[in-house]
Amino acid sequence: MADIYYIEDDSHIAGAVKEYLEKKGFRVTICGTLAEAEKALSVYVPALVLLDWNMPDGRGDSLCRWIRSRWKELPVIFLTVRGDCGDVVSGFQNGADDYVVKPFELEVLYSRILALLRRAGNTAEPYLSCGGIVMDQNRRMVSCQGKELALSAAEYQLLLCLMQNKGRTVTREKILEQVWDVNGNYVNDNTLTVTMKRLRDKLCQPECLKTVRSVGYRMEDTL
Amino acid sequence: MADIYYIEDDSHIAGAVKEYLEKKGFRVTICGTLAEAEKALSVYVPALVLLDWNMPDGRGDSLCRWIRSRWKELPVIFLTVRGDCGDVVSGFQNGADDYVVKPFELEVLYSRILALLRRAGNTAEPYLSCGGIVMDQNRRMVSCQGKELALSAAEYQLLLCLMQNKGRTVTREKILEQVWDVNGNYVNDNTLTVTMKRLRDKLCQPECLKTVRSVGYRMEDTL
DNA sequence: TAGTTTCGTCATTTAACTGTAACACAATTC
DNA sequence: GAATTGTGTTACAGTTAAATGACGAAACTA
Repeated sequence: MADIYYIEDDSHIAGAVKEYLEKKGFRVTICGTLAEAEKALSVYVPALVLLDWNMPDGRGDSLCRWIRSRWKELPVIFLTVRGDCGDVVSGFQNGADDYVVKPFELEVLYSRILALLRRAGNTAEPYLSCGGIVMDQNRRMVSCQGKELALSAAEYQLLLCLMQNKGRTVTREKILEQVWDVNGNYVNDNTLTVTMKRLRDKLCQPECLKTVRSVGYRMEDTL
Repeated sequence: MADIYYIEDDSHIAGAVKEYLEKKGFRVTICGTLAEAEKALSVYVPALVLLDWNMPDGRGDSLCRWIRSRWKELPVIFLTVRGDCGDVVSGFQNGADDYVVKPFELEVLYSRILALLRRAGNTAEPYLSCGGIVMDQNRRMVSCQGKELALSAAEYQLLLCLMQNKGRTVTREKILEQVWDVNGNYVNDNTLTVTMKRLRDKLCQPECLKTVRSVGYRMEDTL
């Protein structure tokens, strides 16, 4: 589970990106200013830094240099607006490892992050975990206490949905929407109940899948 | 397993080339600027250098001269844009060993690299392995538990695709794309299934080719 | 050219998944 | 405590996906 610092002043973008990356299994901390980022870095060094080049309190290159002077290997990806070639040059000159042009596809950003982490020897492929249950979305593999589970498509999707909302209760409606209602075709409400039962049967720790009566289900970290 | 430094400012191209070469079994380090390359070379000398002629902080010939003055034998391939005959002349004058014209076919680049490494006495034969199965991409040979296998073209490509993604599930779509859809001509989806069966029949360890129903296939290292 | 191999497709079989209904059980309400 | 509501459980049947077997066209070999 890799930590990422995301230095970005636009809280709308920041929120969306954070949510996406967290669903992929990263822990994301947002810093709204360069100063804030510097302070955060002084407290804890993440596995990777996402750095918006245009910040209210200055340009990203200064922070990037600052980072590079302290941590030789810490991967830095900077975000710049399309067309600013100067930024790109300056970014690399100041020690950045890669860049992504705004507006970017989240998938693109994700693959860059993966590539950099891999290069940094950070074999930490992001994964979702809860108790002894680990989901690796890249390999599409789920293991429980080290033992691999063979989940069907529906079961996998259901578990994914719950793990992405670990600790929060997810409405039956929401689940049906995310797991089944992709194309607008509704299914019997009981289908969810049954799939849940099947998932619980395969899981060696069914306790962490709590039922919240008349609302939905919740996945719990603690046992 | 040979190391390559790839000096390139366009991170899009760089990323693609890096990925390709890594799949071929090389370790690739990207340098975004000449200065960065010089610094990297001071720290560690790779088996080969790929040098883009047009860099943001200068032209490649200076770096090439610098390399040549220090390492007589280190192979350098430079990349230039089509039509720049002056580059080619200058490249060789400054000590480069070979050149490739952009945009280049990755296969072409790969064969140049192999040729140069061979000449340099660097018997770098990249191969992929998984369990008892070994693929030698240069000889286009596959062996299973020491016994050589006679795979057809399609079977070879399929196995290659899966071994390159060892441990992770590869979508049927992805496989079709990589193995068949190279020129945009689609084939029956069942073709993959059949080729898979033929491959499994030839392989003495078909267990390591797992089916992930409704997703694709996965090659597993462990048996 | 005849024989062989490869390859894509079709038809069929096999296996797995999925949705539904019926019933059992637990929690909540009155 | 009976009625009501929501969830758990089980069995079954329809559906879908993959495995298999067979065939003919195309490519290759001798």
